[in-house]
Amino acid sequence: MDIDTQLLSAAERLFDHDGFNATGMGRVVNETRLSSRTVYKHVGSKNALMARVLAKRRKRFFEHTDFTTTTALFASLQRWADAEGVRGCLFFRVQAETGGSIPEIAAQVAAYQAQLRTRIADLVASEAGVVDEQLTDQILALFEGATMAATYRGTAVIEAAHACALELVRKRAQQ
Amino acid sequence: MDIDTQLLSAAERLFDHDGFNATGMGRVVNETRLSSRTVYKHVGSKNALMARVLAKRRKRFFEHTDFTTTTALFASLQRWADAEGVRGCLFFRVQAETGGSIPEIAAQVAAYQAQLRTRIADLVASEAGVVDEQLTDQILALFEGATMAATYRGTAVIEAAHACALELVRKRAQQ
DNA sequence: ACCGATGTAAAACGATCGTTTTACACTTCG
DNA sequence: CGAAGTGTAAAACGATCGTTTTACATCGGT
Repeated sequence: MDIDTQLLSAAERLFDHDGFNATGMGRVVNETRLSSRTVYKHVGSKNALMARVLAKRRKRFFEHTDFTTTTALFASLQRWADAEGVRGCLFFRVQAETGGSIPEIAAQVAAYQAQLRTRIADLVASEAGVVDEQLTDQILALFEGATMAATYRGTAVIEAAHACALELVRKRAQQ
Repeated sequence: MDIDTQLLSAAERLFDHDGFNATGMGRVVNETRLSSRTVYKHVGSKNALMARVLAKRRKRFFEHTDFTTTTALFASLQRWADAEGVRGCLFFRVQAETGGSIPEIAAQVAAYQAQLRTRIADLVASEAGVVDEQLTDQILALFEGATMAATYRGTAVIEAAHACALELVRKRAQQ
């Protein structure tokens, strides 16, 4: 496997499971069986590594998630939760850990959030047939809330949020 | 002002605004104009200080928040957001920063989450007239999601979530 | 008047961490 | 062949941080 992708996947796993601050670069070095010199040649710094991890995860998330219908959206979230576990939104967690003070990281977080909002707005437009800011915010809140609450209430919250979102969109569609 | 409350309020402000890891104990020492010796005599350790901050905030949050009706609940959230700003749930943020590895802190987070769920279940029981786990999870998701999404979409999300929750509860009540 | 509790000021300790450096081995290609 | 590129192994640097320690001041109560 390519060194860059090896580094990125190891870093994503470690940062995601144990946290950004709690995971030292020594950990990344050990798990990849590379030398610290090689690691730094490839990624430059820990912050840059985290930014690249977030960029890669953003890509993967939006490739994985199906925004065509409300049901597809929450089914995607459920699949993600089943496959990767529920530890809350990585983007928000990293922002909490860094306090938004690292531009390269904050930019990735903002990009994710904007992209998520846009995709849900498109979903609303196509499924309910209207551009509705409030309905979009409602689906967004349900999606974020399900991601969040699932960390301590389990994935049942995702199905509950799904049912709620579905009803909202259907009611708006037949208006 | 009492030294303990002085310490707790300064620490809450700093940890909340700048993050737990980003705020060194030196910062707490400087802002309170106490000596580090006195600070450690009173709070024991940074972890214990954070645990006490969370305990105090939990008390304040549940005293501030009105769980009698859905409208009152989201009005409380709106008031909190207006008064304190929107930086996401402190309990979740701290858990993300500590990775759940500090028992005294993890206990406070779990206590907050359980208490929030219970209070919303009570709200559902009294306003919809039934014990409904799914409806409770839906309101919980809307509450958490509004708190979360408001950090990058503004407080309009809170009103959107409110409207959604109100409709859910009313529909369930007239079933 | 004095003693113990409680406070300050400031240096020091010990650990961790991100990052760099030194010294060396192996491969590749003109 | 030999030089450039890329890798390893491991020590070292410099900064930060949580915490403790040393030395000294203040003050209320028997």
